[in-house]
Amino acid sequence: MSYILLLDKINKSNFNQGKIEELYSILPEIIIIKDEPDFNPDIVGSCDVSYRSFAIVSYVAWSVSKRCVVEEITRKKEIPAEYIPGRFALRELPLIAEVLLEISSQIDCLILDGHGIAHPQMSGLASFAGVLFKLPTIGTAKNLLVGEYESPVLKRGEHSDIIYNLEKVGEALCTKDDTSPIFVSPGHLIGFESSRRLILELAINSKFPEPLRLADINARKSSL
DNA sequence: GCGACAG
DNA sequence: ATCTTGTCGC
Ligand SMILES: [Mg+2]
Repeated sequence: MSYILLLDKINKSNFNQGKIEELYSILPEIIIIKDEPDFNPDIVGSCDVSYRSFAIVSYVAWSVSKRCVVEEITRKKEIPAEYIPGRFALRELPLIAEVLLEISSQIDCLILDGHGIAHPQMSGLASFAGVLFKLPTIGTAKNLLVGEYESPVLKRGEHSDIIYNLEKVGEALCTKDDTSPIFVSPGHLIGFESSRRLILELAINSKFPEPLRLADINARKSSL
């Protein structure tokens, strides 16, 4: 229903490797790192992929108000491209797009495994997804691609800025006591504050946001 | 040219 | 990401 926009955008963009490559250059001008007027997400979706000789993509939708999974699907796909640091969207975005086209429930915010604007050209996977799908997106990564940070105190809720070219591009966020921080960077249509708050709130059974943790588990077990 | 390098 | 056993800790 609400994915007519998604379908439309993908068709207009003639979604393919070439178009993604084109978008890498103009994405910085399109990205909006600011909350939408009444940003208060309930359905938070997340996607993750397990790679073998093929790819297993899993999508999990989590309801913040109900505190439970409201939808989840897993699909086997062909791997679109090899992994190249800084060009992750070429590999994972096509897979995510295909799976999102199949879901029926709404998505108020999408959390992805990778960076948002904490990228050389502010074009991390999450930023790419946000622009293409016209959705608020947050990038959550285990490691840094670019930038520097001072480790925050290892206490849930503590955080420090990730600085790249003298600019703040994200935060190292401790989501669990005595556990190494995860890197959070807004992708599109959301700010640093809301990104941090949502990720922290969703870090329930691990240091990672619940829907992403579950998508990772689903994808991995289905790839065996 | 060397080293760094999301997943 | 994946290849892989044990080990430390809650
Ligand atoms: Mg992943």
